[in-house]
Amino acid sequence: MADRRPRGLRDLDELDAVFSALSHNTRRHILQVLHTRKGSMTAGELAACFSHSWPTTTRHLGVLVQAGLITVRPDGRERHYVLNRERLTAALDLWLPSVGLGSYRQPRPDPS
Amino acid sequence: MADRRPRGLRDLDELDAVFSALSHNTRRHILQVLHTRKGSMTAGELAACFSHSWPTTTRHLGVLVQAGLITVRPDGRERHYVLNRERLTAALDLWLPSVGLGSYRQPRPDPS
DNA sequence: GTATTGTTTAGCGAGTTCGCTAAGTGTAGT
DNA sequence: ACTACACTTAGCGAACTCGCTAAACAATAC
Repeated sequence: MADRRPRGLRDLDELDAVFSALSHNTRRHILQVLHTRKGSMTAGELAACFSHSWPTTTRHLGVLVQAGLITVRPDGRERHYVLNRERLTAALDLWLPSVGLGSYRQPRPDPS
Repeated sequence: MADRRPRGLRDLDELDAVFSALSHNTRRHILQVLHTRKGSMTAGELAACFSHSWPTTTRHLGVLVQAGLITVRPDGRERHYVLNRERLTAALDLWLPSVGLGSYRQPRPDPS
């Protein structure tokens, strides 16, 4: 069933999901690692990069997926997590102008 | 006494402070309101914009100040809070490149 | 089938966050 | 001095977060 909330509200929720996801250092780090590895890694490879237990990493991945910052592609018994930069730029483009900063793609120098 | 940690570590802490501060909807909203009001407002004006109790808003302001996203200028018995956009752009410039997105001021189109 | 490998789910405990109300601090006005 | 105003600090409770371990699941290998 479709989401029946008006567009604006959904945006706010999605913005909240993105910023909340980015608020934890480990999750930001996951995105970085994903980037250096060409944007796609299995859960195991990712988990091996961190000192946390594997389930802990799994949960962080879940938060990132729900925020739309990564997507998951199952392949046999592996799961490949893929970086979704567009989601990040979309969130920035949506929010930055509201604090006077121009969208990510079209920044204006702040009039200090 | 000065902070004796090496520059890189301090950056990471500051980045964490900024992203943590931005993770709460109310705090993002405070920055927006501050922007629409020319970047400077008293605590009372700010508090009046939200349905929360004044002390709750005060605490949010404290988080934003500590993250460096706003600064405070006492004036008589008022306190003027001032938007600090530079801090935000600095955080973006520091972090975005690490996930393949070009700094805020010099974005490259993501190579989708 | 059974075992093994890759990964998630369940559930717990410590710590943090975020709302509140009540009390405190400091400046200005009379 | 005393009152009023602007604002913060203290402290509480409910909810959430984040780490863990143990158990479950799902796909491949034997």
